[in-house]
Amino acid sequence: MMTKREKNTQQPPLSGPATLADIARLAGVSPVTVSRAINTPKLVKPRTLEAIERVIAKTGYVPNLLAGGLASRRTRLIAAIVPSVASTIFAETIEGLNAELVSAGYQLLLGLSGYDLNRELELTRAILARRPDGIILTGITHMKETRAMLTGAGLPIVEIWDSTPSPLDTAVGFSHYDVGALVAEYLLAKGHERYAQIGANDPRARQRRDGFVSRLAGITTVEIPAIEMNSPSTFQDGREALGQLLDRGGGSLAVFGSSDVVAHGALTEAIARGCRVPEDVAIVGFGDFDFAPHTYPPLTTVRIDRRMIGTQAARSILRKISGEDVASMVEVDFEIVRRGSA
Amino acid sequence: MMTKREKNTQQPPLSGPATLADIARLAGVSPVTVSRAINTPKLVKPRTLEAIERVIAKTGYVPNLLAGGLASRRTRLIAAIVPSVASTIFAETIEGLNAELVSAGYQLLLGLSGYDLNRELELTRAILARRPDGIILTGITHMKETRAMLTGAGLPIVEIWDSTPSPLDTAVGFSHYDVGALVAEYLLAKGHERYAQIGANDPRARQRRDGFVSRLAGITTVEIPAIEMNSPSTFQDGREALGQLLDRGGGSLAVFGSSDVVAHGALTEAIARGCRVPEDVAIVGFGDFDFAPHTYPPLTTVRIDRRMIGTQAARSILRKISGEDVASMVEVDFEIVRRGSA
DNA sequence: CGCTAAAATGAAAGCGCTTTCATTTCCGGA
DNA sequence: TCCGGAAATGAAAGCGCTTTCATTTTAGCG
Repeated sequence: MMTKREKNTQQPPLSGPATLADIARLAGVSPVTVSRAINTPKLVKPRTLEAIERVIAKTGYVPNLLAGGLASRRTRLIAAIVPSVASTIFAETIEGLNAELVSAGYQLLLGLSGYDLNRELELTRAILARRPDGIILTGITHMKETRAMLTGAGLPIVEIWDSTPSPLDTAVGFSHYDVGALVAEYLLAKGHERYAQIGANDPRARQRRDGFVSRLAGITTVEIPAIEMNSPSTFQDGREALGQLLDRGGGSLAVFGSSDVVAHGALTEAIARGCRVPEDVAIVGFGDFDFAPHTYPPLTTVRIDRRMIGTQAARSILRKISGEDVASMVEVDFEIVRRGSA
Repeated sequence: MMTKREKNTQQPPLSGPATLADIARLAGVSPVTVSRAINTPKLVKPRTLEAIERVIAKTGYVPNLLAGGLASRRTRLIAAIVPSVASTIFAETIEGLNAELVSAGYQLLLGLSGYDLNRELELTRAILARRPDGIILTGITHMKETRAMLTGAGLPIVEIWDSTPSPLDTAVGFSHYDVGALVAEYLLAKGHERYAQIGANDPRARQRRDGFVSRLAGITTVEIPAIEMNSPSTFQDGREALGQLLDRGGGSLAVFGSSDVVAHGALTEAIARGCRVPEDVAIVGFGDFDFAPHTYPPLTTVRIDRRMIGTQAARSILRKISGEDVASMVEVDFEIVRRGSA
């Protein structure tokens, strides 16, 4: 009792926000007990716990996770690097990821690489400096410095949005090559005279192109033009690319766009030129974006559960963190959604 | 020399990642000097600096920002809470924000509130625990606990996407009420027999509705129906809402949708029912999303520079951090983009 | 050359927690 | 009533940096 009173009496004016020690003093216990009350309440006697909680509520104490993380070597932070968040494609992945992380008590540190591997490297460095408990990267293409830094850091890694037999650590995604091949088959079945691919130049878009072209190469004797543009490809890109293809003349045309956005542009150009869709020009997109069912005609496209990629990535990394076994490659489904454009 | 050798000799096997002290030992200087080499290189003699940098490069040392932040009380972290990132509207703001922050050496900690103020409160607590150098919130409506926690934390705050004479600290945005009023005026000039508003129920959407309705109330004698739905409002919501309005019968209809998505739905329903747009049904959206120019007919809408809101928010908060004066309210422009739908 | 101010470096303390490990308190059974 | 083990609490050290403040070096100048 004596001790407690003394302590309360000599209590300084609390410069700055309250600390764990302040709470301990006010509650008449030691700092360790407050720490336990917060992190492992079961280890604290109910009476004590209640007293501490009262003090915390009264003071509005917010624990300092920097200090906590430094001491415990666990930050409850998960970092994710995606190319962009404005281009829709990754936004839902982020949402899924975030939802899953938050419900497990983790927080998301977001990095935007803009499809630039150098920036990815810089981001990785900056992120590792915060000692996240895990990191999520988009794609399987990274600079060797990035790979080195990452593996050297010894934390769980999840690569998303692509499929690979040899991930850095774990991966969640699908084969873009197979997507391209599937679209090729789909269009082949429709029987067109010309085939073409238009789209972005990031590694995954290229894989889709390759899959598409390879599948076709064995069948058609005609050259398969591919028009490439910077990621992310835009509506305007699509219009222009289709214009070019149409200007070359020739028979009925089947086009695989590397995203719904670029496909929508192509579709619009086709309609504007009076082509019949899908008879004269057939178009398949990628992503099944929100607007895809509402274009004219509705866009046939490849659907991926973008949110699920985030969810699965979160689960993989959380399991990794808790030391459980995790499949090194989680395959995510895709399917062609058949609508009016092809 | 003797000292240096000894130190190198007794060097332990470096359990775990290298620390500042390790670098210091290897470079034959004290930890402080390494710290300075990293943070304020000008204070270090070129020769020494070079030696330290060599060691850093060789070891792949990544500073621990938790420790740094704890000691310096600056984390170079900025947190932002937005309702969602998948609904396009805030995604570009995040991109703008992030770009500006990164180039100033800061990192973004993202929180997604899902239009839920309780979640905003929880996020705020979790975020403050990481001691960010500043925090950015969406909107000016917060729970009182959130406000208390925020002001108590004594860090720079920027509220975005709304306008207010009394921000918590600083704000960047525009008056949604004025947007509604402007749209009302725009549609009034076209002369329709009925007016209606359809849209979400978040505070900002409501303000737009209020502005729209109030502006109209003085002019038209007819009741102005408002159909409300949960945020974010969807394409389907728009179709159904317009269907309801059309079912009521009556003369030519002018509708303000609370987002381009819901407006697009309404537009689609109007066309599907064979209405002439914009003669029978006129529709104005909000946001000028990517697809707006490409709907049929193209969507007349309200354009906001969403990215700029992020950029300005970043600037405000960075200035605040460096102690400069900052306007407590930064107004962002909006304008009606006239297309085919109204 | 010697002196002084500026430049460069270092020693020590401490940021606010968590982690052992040790100690005290509690409780049921003999 | 006393004892042993479990439950509850505490003491001390330390996580990896930065911040004073003190000390040493360097350079400029009469």
